[in-house]
This record gives sequence, C-alpha cells and structure tokens, in this order.
Amino acid sequence: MKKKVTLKQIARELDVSISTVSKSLRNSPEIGEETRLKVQAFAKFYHYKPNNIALSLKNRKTKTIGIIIPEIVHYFFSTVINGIEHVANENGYSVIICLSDDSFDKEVLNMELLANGSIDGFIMSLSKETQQKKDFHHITEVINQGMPVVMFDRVTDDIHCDKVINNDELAAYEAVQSLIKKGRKKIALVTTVDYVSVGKLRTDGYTKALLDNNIPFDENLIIKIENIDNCGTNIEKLLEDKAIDAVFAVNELFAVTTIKEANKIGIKVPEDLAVIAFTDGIISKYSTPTITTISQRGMEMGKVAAKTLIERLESEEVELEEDEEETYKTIIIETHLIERESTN
Amino acid sequence: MKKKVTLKQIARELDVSISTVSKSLRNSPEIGEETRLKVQAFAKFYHYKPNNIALSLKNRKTKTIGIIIPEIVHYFFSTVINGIEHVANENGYSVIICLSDDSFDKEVLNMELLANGSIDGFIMSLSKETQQKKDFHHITEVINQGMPVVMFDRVTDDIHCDKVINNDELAAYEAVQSLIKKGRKKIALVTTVDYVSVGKLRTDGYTKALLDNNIPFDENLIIKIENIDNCGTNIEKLLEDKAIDAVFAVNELFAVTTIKEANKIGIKVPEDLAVIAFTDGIISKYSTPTITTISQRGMEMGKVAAKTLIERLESEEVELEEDEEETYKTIIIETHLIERESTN
DNA sequence: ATAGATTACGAAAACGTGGTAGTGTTGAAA
DNA sequence: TTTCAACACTACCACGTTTTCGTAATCTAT
Repeated sequence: MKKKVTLKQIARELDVSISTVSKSLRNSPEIGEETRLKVQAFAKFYHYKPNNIALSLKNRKTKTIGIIIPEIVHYFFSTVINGIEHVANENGYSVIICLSDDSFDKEVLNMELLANGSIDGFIMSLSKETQQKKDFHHITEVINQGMPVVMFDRVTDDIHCDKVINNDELAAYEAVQSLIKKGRKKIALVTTVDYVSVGKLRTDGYTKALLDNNIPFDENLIIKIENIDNCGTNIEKLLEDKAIDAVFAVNELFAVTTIKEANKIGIKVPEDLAVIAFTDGIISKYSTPTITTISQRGMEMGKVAAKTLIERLESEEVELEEDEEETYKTIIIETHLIERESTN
Repeated sequence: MKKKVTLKQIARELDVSISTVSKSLRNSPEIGEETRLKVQAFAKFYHYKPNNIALSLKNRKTKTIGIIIPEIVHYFFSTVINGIEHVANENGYSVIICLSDDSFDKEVLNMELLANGSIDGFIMSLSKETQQKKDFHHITEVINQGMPVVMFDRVTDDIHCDKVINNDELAAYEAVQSLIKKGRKKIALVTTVDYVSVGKLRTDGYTKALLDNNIPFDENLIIKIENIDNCGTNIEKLLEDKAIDAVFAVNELFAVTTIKEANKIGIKVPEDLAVIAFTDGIISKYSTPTITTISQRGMEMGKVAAKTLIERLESEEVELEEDEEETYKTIIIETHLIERESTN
C-alpha cells in the first residue's frame, strides 16, 4: 500500500527543492535538462499526479459543476444530467450532484454546502416546494457571491441568471393544435398542481389553443393530479362523464395512466381517445399503444446548460471587474412532436 | 457582489489574529467572551462558512464519494444513485458522479481523475468493456493507494474489495422455477452478450432451473441481444419457430420488446406466452400487460453500498496501520419476485 | 581582470484552515 | 518584592501546489 506521492517526497528523495520538482514536471526551461529528466523519470515511476484539492485551493477554482435537481429516478432529469456530464467531461469538469427531493430545505442546505468552495458554478432545476414558497434567497445569495448559476426547466422570473428552458406554452399549444387538426373536439388536460411553473405554462398553452380554435374552454375538463398513485378514480370519472375524445397530459406517467384507465372501461386509444404527452420518456416508446409525445430533449438541454455555465466560468477570468451589468441569456430548446400510435 | 469572506478578512477587519477568529468560531475557551461574541456576530453577519477545499486539504479528506457507473439514463442505476445519495447526505458526504458510457478508457480516465484527491472512496459498477477486457489495473491501483472501493452489481472476482450484489443466479433460478410451476414447459431466455457478468450468472440460473426440473436444455432457445434497436427479427423468429410458452428476459427492455413482437404475430401474453423480466423498472409497471419482474432493489443496493463505504472510511481513522490483512465483505441484496399480468 | 549576462536552482509566499506552542499581561500567593 | 499561574491572545506550522523573486556559480565580452 503505497500512498500517493507528493512533490515534497520526490524533492526529498532526489535531494532537490520542491520548486525544482514542480518546475521540472511542468517542463520549465529554468531547470537543466539532466535534473529535469531525472525528476520526470522518478515522477513517472511513482505515478505522480498533482493533488486536485491543492490545485483547487491554489487556483481558486475546482473544475467542478454542482447540479441540484429534484429527483434522479426520473427520465427527463437523468437525461439532462447525461448531457451536462458529457459536456463537462469534454471540458475537464466533474459534476457533483445533489438531490433536493422536491424539498425546499434540502435544496437550501445542499446549495450552501456546495457553495462553500466545492464547486465553480451551479446548474439547477427548482424543487416544487421552492416554487411554491417563492423563496429564492439561497440562490440570490450564491449569485451575489459571484458564483454563476444556470437554471433549467423549472425556472423563475424572480432570479436573474442564465436559463435553459423549453417554450412550454408554445409546445403545449402546438400539441393541442395538432389534436384539433385531427378532428378532436373535446380535449381534456391532465396536469399537475398549479405552483409547478411548467405545469402552469403548459396549461396556458392548452387554453390558448382551444380559444384560438373557438372551442369553449371548460374548467371541468382539467384535472390536477397531486399524487400519481391514487389518481385513477379522477381520471376514470373524467373519461366516463365528459365524453371527451382527446387528452393532453403534461407528462408521460399521466398519459399512460389515462390510457390504462380508458382501456379498463372499454375506451379505445387512439380510436375513441387520442392521447398526447409532454416529455418523451421511455414509457411512451414502449407502452401499448406507443404514445405521441412532445420531446423536451433533455440531453440537449443539459448540454446547452453546461456549455453556458462553462463559457461563463472561463470568460469570468478575463472580464473580471468591469462592473458593467451582467447580461444573462435565456435559451429556448425547441421541442419536437413525436407522433406515435396514441394519436392517428 | 460580496465575495465569500475568509478568516483572514474577518481578522483584519476586527484587528485580531486569524487564530483568534478561528478559535472564537469554534468556541474555544482560550478566547475571552467579549472577543468571542464580537467575532461570532461579525462572522454571522457576513455569512462566514469555512471553505470546503481548505478543510479538505488540511484534513486530508474530502467528505465526497465518487460514483462511477456505465450510464445514468437507466432505471436501475439511477435508483442506486438515489440510494447512495441519501445515505451519503445523511452522513455529511457529497457524491460526485462520472459516467463510463460502458467504455474502458472513460472508466480509467475518470477514476484517475477522481483518485487524485477529489474523493475519499469509490462506489462503482463495471463498464461492459472493462468486463470484457478483464483489465482492472486502474481499480487495483486505487485500492493500493489506500482508497476504499465498493463495487455493486457488475463486479468481478479479480478485485479484492467490498461488494454489494444480487444473487443473480439464484434469482434467475427462482424466476424460471416459478414459470415451470405454472406449467410452462418451453422457456426461452433473452439475454445480453456473455461478457457482462450478471448476464452470465442469470443464464446459469436459467440453465440450472431447467435441469433440476428435467427439462431439456436447448441452446436454440437462448438469444443474445447486442443492440436493442434491431433485435426484432431475432425475437420474432424465436417466437414463431420454436413454439415456446414462456420467456425469461434479463431486463425489462428485452421483455417489453418480446411482448410487442408477440402481439404483432398474434401471440397473447400471458395466455400463450408468459414473460418474466429481471429489473423492476418503470416500464414493467406501466406496460400493457404489466410485467412480472425480479426486483433488484436498486435503492437498497445503493444505500448498503454507501453505508459500507462510509463505515470503512470512518473506521480507517482508528485502525490505521495494524497491517492485518483487510477483510472485505460481499453483501447480497435479496431480490423479490413481483407478480404482475404477464404471468398468470 | 572585471563587469555584465546567463544558467540552474532554492526560498518563500499564497490559497484557507485548525491546532500546538508560545507570549505578554495581570493578579494573587509566598 | 518575587514567583507563578491564569488569562487572552498571537505566531507558526502543515496540508500540496504554483509562481515570483532571489542568488550563487559559471560564462561572455571588454
């Protein structure tokens, strides 16, 4: 068990100074060739690698990105992480991941933990609770300390920073529009509770599409699901009582659940009922029938978020303190309708 | 934009020494009450928090766990991460995640990167390529440097370390056994290529169950899928030509694909064909019919892996160098058969 | 021969922290 | 008055790097 070797140990062993070792390894011309090669050979033999922590301390940057998301066992979020990780890796960054479990307190705690020097910047998506409380002081504080933050998907207008989002309203609009084009008249919306920002936007898109097509908006065709595990009766009632011919669901779990409920009571998808879901996850691709979805392109979102953050990190070194107001950008990732069997 | 405040800045501001500040904040009795309170108030006002990097360097531990897995957009792996993250968090650890993308080189690179001081220990699952090459030098090296490694799921006997696994062979055996009990006679196996350790073990369990029940083992009833996207014809041929009445699939993607192929050619699940899958993911729960699965309990696996690693990390401080041979444990997470509609 | 330049290296500071070992002042006991 | 302890604080070191600055020793040019 040979512990990692340090500059100091090499220096002692070869009877030179630490500076000489360091310079030799970085091929400084200050050091004579003989010494340089000797040091390099020795270092190679003992697998010398600079200590990341020491480097971080010295350079005041960690080459690490902090990710804070509500959950990880979740197709969309894991896809985003995948995108982030790949871009980060290509640029020599690591990612450190914290889960908020949709809890405000965990989000705050984790951010404070990471903000104390562990990372160079954040990429995050707000927890439900945070969106509900509208308390963003932890994020403001981090930004005020000069640490860049990039928010994605679940964002808020109350924070001034770079953002990467879908045009949720437009995407929902187009989805509903496509249902209408196919002759569907009575379209229900299965969505989340209001305080989730994206849920709200998608509802707006749905409403707008109806109005633009002179279809009366009916409050009763909207059901808001808080808990996926006991929403069956709600959905069943919707299907049985309202004689609807299409459903727009804000995520694929709601969609597949709707389809299952429909099957139970003899309603056929897509013949009697067309279904479109937001989020192109794995369920949509493999369920029966396969489900038409709006792809959020999580991978792309992650890549863009990482790219944005890294650009800001690397540019910071240059500009420094010309305290012209920072200008932040909001990047919109185009969604894409993937037609499958659940619409015809 | 007020940057993070340091001990030094507080010291300068209050005109005391750094030591005094440090001690005041740690409530040392060495410091007089007046000074102590003054410092604490000042520190609180400026939100002083010790710098993690400096602490890491000083304490020679990072309170960070490195996770290396093949992919993250994957129900099982994300579940494991979830388990790890929660136990880690409870114990004051963060997790840093690297993806190998099932590539040997990326696995090696990432391990070397993290091993240079960024983390205190590893939790990992081998990439396909690593299992194929059987080259584990990077892991041995890390262990030799005194850094604890816990492997899960995709492990190898060639490395001496703590491991957390399912009894893949036994679980497969029991699954096939349950099919046989239900009167199924001709059971096919849909599996991965051989070099993936768990694939091999599950095949062994399948074979053993057949033999123990005096069912002839037929090589032709096993199909090995390399690429999920073009395996349709293979599966179709199996279903059409071999007149099988049950399928044991080593993951849920293979299972759901099999069911879809069966539906295409008029074979009914579960009436004509029973299907069991390894991995209890989200697809199994929402596909039609829902699929009977062997739950790997990824969350539990992650929790146990994290607990094992943390225990080793914290105990290390005590034992240190009584160089009695380390004794490693292999923990088996019991699997659990979840019966759903695809078997009857 | 001597000033100036060049070579080849070392000392020290800095990043932020925490602990050990001082140090100066005060007050009380001898 | 001396002595010694208690008090309240500071100096310094270490963690592992990189880098700036300094300085001997050698070489070049006059």
